[in-house]
Amino acid sequence: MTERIPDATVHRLPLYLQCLEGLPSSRSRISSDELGVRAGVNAAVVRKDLSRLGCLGVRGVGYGVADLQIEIRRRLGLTGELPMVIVGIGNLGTALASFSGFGAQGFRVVGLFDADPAKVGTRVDRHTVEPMADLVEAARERRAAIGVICTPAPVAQETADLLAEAGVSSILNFAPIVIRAPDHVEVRRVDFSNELRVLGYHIHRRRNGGA
Amino acid sequence: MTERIPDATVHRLPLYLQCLEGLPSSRSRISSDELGVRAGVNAAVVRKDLSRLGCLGVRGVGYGVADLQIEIRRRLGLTGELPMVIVGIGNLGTALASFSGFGAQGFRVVGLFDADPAKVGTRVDRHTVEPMADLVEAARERRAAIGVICTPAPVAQETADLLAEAGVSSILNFAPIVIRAPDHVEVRRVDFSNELRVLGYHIHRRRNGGA
DNA sequence: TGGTGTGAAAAGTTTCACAGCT
DNA sequence: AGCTGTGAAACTTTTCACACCA
Repeated sequence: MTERIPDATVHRLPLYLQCLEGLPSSRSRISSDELGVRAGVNAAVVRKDLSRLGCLGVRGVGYGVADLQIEIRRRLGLTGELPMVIVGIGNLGTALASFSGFGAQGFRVVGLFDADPAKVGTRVDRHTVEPMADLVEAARERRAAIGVICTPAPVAQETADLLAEAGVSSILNFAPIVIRAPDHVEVRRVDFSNELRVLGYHIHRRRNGGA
Repeated sequence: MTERIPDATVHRLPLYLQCLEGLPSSRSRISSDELGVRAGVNAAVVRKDLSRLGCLGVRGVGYGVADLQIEIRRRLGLTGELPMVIVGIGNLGTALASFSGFGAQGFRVVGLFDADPAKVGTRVDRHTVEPMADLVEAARERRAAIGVICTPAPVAQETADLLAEAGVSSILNFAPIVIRAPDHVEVRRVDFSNELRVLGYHIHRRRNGGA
């Protein structure tokens, strides 16, 4: 039923959605030009991307802000609330667990887990930290679709294995290591060290080589 | 002097470096095949990428682990320590500030800043939080090359303006908003909400459409 | 034999330009 | 007049295949 959307487009849709959500509620229409400026993307790209969602624009007028949001959310599967568990409740895990915006974004935290007995039982933003031993059973029971790994690198792979065993469809990995998972589990990495290092390259180039 | 390296390659170099750093110190050589598996990348890509750094491999043998690390670091400009400031010391800012690995990675935290008077003066991992009013002068004085934005979205743009004024070359933005900066300032975003939403798309597709 | 370096083909992505609708 | 939707061209990135060397 739904046609395939190119990867590059899939990665920009959340960005458009974010821009649309940031618009004052009085705005009911927006042009590809303006959305492009706000998202930092060429207007032609915006039009090509949005045309993949079906013909939502009106020539000479623009796109309906509300319609666009609904359609993007639908395509991203964010119409309900995807249950998610967070593993590793250090500073980063706490930051994520405390992020109250998830509800509005289509996600719901259904469990926090940590290996440190001192952390188990403590409360973080309406949740109680549970022991790792309970991860698989609890995540499966609560139908967790997403597992977020905020553990130290050395235990990230075994955490991923547990999450896969618990039946999650996707893993978001913040540990600075590449983890492997079965084919039916999608893995995405977020690694600031790497991002910083990419910045390093650009600083270096600007100082030395030209460009 | 240094030739241009394709963007896609620049983004993979930190990944290779990370894999190399994770190798036991007894390993002195590695093949493109093994590095590819560890980095989750096709071996031919690895070879093309590494050949951009000059001919470091030995046919029939592989690459020298130490040489490779040195050359990648050199190309990423990570030979010294890039000074960096962190703005917004909430859970995320604290997580970053406490990350002790920066030194080994080529970065050094030279300042933490927050707008909240209650936070100013508190200590986080060997640093004292300073007020926003001091940001521009302090960052300039300490030659900060990188500014990390961990503030809430509504103040992210003005924070970016201050960082640009302070003369940073690059900004790493964790706030869920697209910020604008002068052309000579490189901006990179890290946004977990967006990453989660991309995962949403894949979950959705697996359940409904095929693929 | 094992594994790099690289040309050429294939796939994916961006940009341009403009027809066509309101 | 204004702005979308889209074909065709340009560019980037990936993949394949294999010559070549230790």
